[in-house]
Amino acid sequence: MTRAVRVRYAPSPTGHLHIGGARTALFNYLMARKSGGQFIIRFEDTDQSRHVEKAIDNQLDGLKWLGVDWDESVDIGGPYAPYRQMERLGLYQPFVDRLLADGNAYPCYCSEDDLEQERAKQEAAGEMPRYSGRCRHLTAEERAKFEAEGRKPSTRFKVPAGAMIRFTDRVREEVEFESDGIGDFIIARPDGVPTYNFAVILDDHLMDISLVIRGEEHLSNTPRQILLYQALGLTPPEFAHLSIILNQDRKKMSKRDESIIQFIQQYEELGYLPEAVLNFIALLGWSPGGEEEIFTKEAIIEQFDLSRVSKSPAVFDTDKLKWMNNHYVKKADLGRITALAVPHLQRAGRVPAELDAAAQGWVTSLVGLYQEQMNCASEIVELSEMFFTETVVFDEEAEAVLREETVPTVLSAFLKLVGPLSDAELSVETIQQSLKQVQKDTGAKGKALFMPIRVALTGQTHGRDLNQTIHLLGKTKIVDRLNRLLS
RNA sequence: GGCCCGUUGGUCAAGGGGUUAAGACACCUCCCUUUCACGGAGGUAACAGGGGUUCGAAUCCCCUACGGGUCACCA
Repeated sequence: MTRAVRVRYAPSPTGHLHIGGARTALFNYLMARKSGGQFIIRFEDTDQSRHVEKAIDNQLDGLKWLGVDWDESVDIGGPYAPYRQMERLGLYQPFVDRLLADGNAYPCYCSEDDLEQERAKQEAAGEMPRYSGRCRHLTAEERAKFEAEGRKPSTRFKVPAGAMIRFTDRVREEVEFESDGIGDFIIARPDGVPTYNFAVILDDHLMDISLVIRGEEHLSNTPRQILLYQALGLTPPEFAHLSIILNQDRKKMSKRDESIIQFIQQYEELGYLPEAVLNFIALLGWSPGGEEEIFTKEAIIEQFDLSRVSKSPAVFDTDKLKWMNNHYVKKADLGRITALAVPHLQRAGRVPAELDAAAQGWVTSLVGLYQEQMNCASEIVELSEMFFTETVVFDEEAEAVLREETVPTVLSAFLKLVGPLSDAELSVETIQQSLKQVQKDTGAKGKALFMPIRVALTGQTHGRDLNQTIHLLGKTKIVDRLNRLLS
């Protein structure tokens, strides 16, 4: 058993729960549950311009749906509350003052425009964009002058020169950065609101976080944060940086990338099963030792280990997710899948908004018919389309089947048998017997028997169990489709 | 551009000095099935390239190429 960790997921509330965020949250959760520690969700909302109020609920709801729960956060509180940075502002100022007093930080009077111009100039000259440090050595008079002009300074951290920052990342192992590659960075805005790099380390320290698991994009922020911990005389937590998630073209997923469904909520809407999505996300960058890859949440918690998290990027394989969800759908209770599928059928206008017992029974059978073929519940609409169309559409393969010369004989023999029966009499068993009878009457068997009937009734050469399909189609459609072809 | 990270079949992904280089998805073949699926059994197929180190390199080192991250008063 690994020692108990306090870990956190700290998203900025700017939108829905993204696959990447979900994975970060999940890995943190897994470490907490595995070690018997705590999982905290904190919101980093210091950028008020990008703040979306509903985003907090979206994030929490998405995790809840996945089956990830937490020990402390904005909704349930906790011993280290509050859990959103804008409510913690008062906590940060003493640390800013301390850095200022110790000479580890200084006021910077540069305006955003100044900095923008400076960056543009550096880039044009082919240099790396970095703060020049021009406010670092301001004299007292110069400062007084800016103050007199009414300029409100931001606070910049003084990055020590010539230092080497080393740390052991739980995923990447030994990592080192030179401090000379880092320019003095802002830790507090003119209004006193801390920036990310400063707020995180304070919150992580104040909340007693022992391990930080986050995305690779934070790897190069880590030396800045370590410098800050050092300047404040604090011990940094351990770090683990997860590689990014790529799309199938091995490109970073961008928000506009349509090749991948990127938000957890969309999977919920499409009728994916949370346990399948959780299983799949767990495998994004992590792999257990064995050959198994279908796991319950409990099994994942049991086996999860940061040392088995890959340094190379994880590629989001949509086909594999579909396969995995299908795997879970096949095993799931039919009632559950039906409940997920019905709203999609209703939205498509295939079944009424209110289902009576008969309709409910029929829909359940319909879903049952396609259960093992559905990648997700919403696919029922497309899969079962031919049950609802007025006329049957034949593709090339189907046309070829219908051209066989024995087809009219088989079809009329079948029509003669089922024509006189009532809808109620058209049970699966009766249909099966009728087909046997057709075989006797016409001599057609196997493919020669079933294909013409399948194609005539469904338009397709592939499909589900034929007896059940015919039964669910109902007498009117059967007779109609048969007649249409025979005339 | 500087710094940092990565590169194993068509795809995902194990293995981290000696292996017949796992497994999964997809594909193909066969079995089961009077159709269609499901299921089962097989099969094709990989260490980015070049140099080293070593008796021996997918594994360690260097270079190149490619991909990515970051250099914000965003997180």
